[in-house]
Amino acid sequence: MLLAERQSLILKELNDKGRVYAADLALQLGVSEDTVRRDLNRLGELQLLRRVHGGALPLQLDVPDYADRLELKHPDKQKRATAALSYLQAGQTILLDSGETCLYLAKSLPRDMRLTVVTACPLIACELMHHDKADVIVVGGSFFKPALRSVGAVTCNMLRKMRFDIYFTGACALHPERGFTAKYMEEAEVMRISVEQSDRTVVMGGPDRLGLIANHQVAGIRELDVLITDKSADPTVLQAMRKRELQIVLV
Amino acid sequence: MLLAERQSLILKELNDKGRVYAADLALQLGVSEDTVRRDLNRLGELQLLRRVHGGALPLQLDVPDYADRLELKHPDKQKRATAALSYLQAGQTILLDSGETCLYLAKSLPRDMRLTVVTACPLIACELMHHDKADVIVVGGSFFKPALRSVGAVTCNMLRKMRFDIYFTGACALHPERGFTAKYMEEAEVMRISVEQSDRTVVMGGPDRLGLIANHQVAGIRELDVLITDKSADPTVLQAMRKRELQIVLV
DNA sequence: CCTGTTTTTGCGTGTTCTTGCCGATTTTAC
DNA sequence: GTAAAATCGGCAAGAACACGCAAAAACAGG
Repeated sequence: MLLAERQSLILKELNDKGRVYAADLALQLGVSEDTVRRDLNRLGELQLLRRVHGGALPLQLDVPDYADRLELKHPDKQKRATAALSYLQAGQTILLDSGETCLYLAKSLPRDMRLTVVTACPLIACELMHHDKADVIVVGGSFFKPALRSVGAVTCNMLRKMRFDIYFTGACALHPERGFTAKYMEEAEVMRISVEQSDRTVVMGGPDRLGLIANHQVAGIRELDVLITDKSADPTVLQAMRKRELQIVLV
Repeated sequence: MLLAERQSLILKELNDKGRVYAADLALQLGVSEDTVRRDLNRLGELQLLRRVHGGALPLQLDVPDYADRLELKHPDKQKRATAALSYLQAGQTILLDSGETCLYLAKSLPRDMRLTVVTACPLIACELMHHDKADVIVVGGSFFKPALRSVGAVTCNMLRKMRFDIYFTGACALHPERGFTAKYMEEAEVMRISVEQSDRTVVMGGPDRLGLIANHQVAGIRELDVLITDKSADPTVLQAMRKRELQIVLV
């Protein structure tokens, strides 16, 4: 029996029966279970079937593949978001910025913690739809597509009327001397107000964002409270920031 | 029976019946209740169902995952949305309500038409992210999860400051004499203001919504302009609405 | 034909996953 | 309130798995 022939038989069997078991296939094809497992794994890599514990299932699209919901495209961002969670306390009112890291943070918010979450990012608001314990407040305004968020005068006015325990944001650019800067003017304005209206500001950003300077000033380093970044960050830059009373968390 | 296979069956059963009991599933699938519970818990963590004491329920609102998978799911809603498009003109400012039909409408907006789209539904705002020609304005406020939209005083105030050429909305309940009513008070209040601030109101609703009365008044039939529904709608009800100067479009 | 390399396969090891059971605790129903 | 049902956490047996290794087969090139 040829390898390719065997794999074809497996696919045929799967197509006929709707499921295959590794143990059965081994018996049926007269090879060891290890060989069958290797076949199944390979076929799975080729997206020809869905490998599961004990055997395999067809790639039926009608069944949502819950497996990839756990898949983390950016494990580092997830790590920073998880680290940020430790600054949360039940009952607080937090402001969640837009951006992928903040989206991860939203997804990771403890389901049993009562919170008020304010956000100008519609995507994050949607994400929190199933978070029963969270009161969500959407900040309106002009929808700025590049940043997937509201900006402009309406946004600023609405933010000025509120106060937040913590402002979580992803870093566009963070420089020891020039501070926190952003790419777009409108976005920077909103972020500046966000910092002002919050007791604490927690910035999550990859090492690549440190030392950068963007066009629009958001806040000085001293106005920020916590930076969550990776161990691989440049120690010199970190030291300069620590001197300016920014607490650094490395994940 | 494979674990993944079993979990798929549970989801299918839930989808068919609208609810599942742990004890029943155990008997039906030939495994212990503990195993079923573990499956349910896991599926609940993955947001594929809502875990409750004794079993599980479907998620309240099927979030379309920001994908366009629901194209075929409700062809009738798509038809009504498409019909609504004919009331659009380039350069207009339109108010898009929340709801599945409005989501279809948002997806169907001509990509080459310059529009200003205002919405209190974050999901619709996200959907319009890739519509280059549309200026999108997000109406903020308290996020009301059952309707997936902003409601409350902030929302109302922001809407009162604006004016719209057309207000597109899906019908909760439409009755010839009692008019347009909604299920939730907060939602009704926002919708009432939406009607007031708009030159025209276009209601899209299936035949099942006609003749219904919900608890909270939104507007009288005479305040509405166009109703888009199906050919299968009750002619008596339609006639009664026509008498009140509501234009009816059948798709 | 011979030799060195690659591929395939089975086996043994230890690890992980799944499952049922059991007792303690919580929730629900009456 | 009490009793029943459901849940939770831990535990242990067995299944499934990953990994490395070595033998056998297939292959490649001189």
